[in-house]
Amino acid sequence: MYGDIRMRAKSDLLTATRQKSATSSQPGKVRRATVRMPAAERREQILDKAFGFFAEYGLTAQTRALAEACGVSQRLLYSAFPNKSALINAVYETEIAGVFKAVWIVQLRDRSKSMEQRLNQFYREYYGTVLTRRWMRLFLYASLAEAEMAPTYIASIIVHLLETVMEEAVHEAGLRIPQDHAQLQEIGWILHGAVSHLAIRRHIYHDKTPIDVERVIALQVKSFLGGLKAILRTDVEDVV
Amino acid sequence: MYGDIRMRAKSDLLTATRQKSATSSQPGKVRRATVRMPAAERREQILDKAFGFFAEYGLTAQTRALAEACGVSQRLLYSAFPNKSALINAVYETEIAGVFKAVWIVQLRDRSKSMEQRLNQFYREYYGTVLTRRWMRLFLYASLAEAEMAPTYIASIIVHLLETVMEEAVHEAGLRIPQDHAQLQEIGWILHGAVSHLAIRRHIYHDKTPIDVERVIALQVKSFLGGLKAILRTDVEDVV
DNA sequence: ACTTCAATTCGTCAATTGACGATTTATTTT
DNA sequence: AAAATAAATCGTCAATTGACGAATTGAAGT
Repeated sequence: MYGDIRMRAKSDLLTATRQKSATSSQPGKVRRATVRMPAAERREQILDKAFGFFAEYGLTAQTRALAEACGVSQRLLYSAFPNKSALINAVYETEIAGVFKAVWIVQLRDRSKSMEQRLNQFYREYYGTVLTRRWMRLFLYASLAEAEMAPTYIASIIVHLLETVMEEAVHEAGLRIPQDHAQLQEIGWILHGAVSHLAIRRHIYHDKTPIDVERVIALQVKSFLGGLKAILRTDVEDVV
Repeated sequence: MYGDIRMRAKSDLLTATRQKSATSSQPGKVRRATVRMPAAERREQILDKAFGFFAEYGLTAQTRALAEACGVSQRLLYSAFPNKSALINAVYETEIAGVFKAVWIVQLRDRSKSMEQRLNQFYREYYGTVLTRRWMRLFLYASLAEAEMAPTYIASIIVHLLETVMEEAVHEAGLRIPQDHAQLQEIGWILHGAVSHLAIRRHIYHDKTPIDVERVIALQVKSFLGGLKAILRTDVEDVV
């Protein structure tokens, strides 16, 4: 019913690269780019390619294929990084952990705008900057393989975000901050989860339904704010 | 900062298996279980083990490690399945595609109960039956590796679910069914995404926050139903 | 031009890994 | 209890794959 499920670490990317290399005169010998770079610059280039490469083909994809995607020899990777694991860690720290912008928190607290406006603006930007195809895929590959990865990100960044959002949203709604702090976070997760899952649907599940993402986010935000009142007014316990 | 990110296909599971095997007398030679099974039964056993195994370590995990987890020789896997790919496909069809229960749709249409009750009941069961650790992980591994996997599931099953939920929810709220069909689905995704993301958070991101899942689902349902009115009354377009 | 030094590649090794022919071992049949 | 059949293992092969020493090549300084 389905095709081959296993990871295919090369096909597309490699084919493309090979063709590009083949354009340079000699048909027999694959001529490399031979563009020399200072070590730091080459390192950057590899880092960037590796981001897209591992995001696409998974952390088990081969260093040879990555090298070919970079247009350099496989050995060169080991001049820039001590081993594959170190390379992947470098990618993760640079491209995954370091992209959340501190201003976002500040903007979320700007009470000169309505909460709906602030949430729309934030999640629109968050979706476009963080929840990209590359970011989502690498984050998931890393989370699936390594247990400690995501919790660090969540604990250090997302929790702070959720607290901020909830504080502001509850304030604007003129409601009291609920008793349970854990529950407060869970409410924040409702919106954050919905937006995140939208990214997963589109980037991981390859849902191609043609939608206007900004419109959908607006929908989610409106639903969240509307639901907030419904939640904070009644007790949840008596529902079966 | 972070440990080794790459897939670790053996460690835990294998160590455990080795220890179990070592308990049988001979210290030098690892004695196998030697429990003979009819082909069909062995196939079932392998299928079940493979589900947990590939869900845990990814589709690139080794057949040798799987065999050891099953307590059989690696060669035996190839008596039950022609190759690794076929084995993985069999797991996917059995354990992933075939677990959504048709009754759920029927129950969602049972208007003798409130929509809140119906949604609570459904998503509670869906979370416990479908959105398990094994299911989520294998589904994600497969979706990341193979583009056509998830869309099939979504198109054939989830879309139908969303339509049902929305039809019922809108009816109970005494509202009119909205114009745009695609938008209707997106609204359904708000709840479905929030619940699914809860599962991802816990099973993939390893969020260990001690929460009462049923309570959280109740929260999400209440928020959804409350938000529904807010959405369907106003136009989304004028929001910036 | 010649030297120096860093950037890059070549070639290869050892471990891993999917696959499977040949053989052994247990169970059932006669 | 011998023969027949099926279940399971052994041992191995070819391809893959991370890693790296040694050689090469290009650019910068003199």
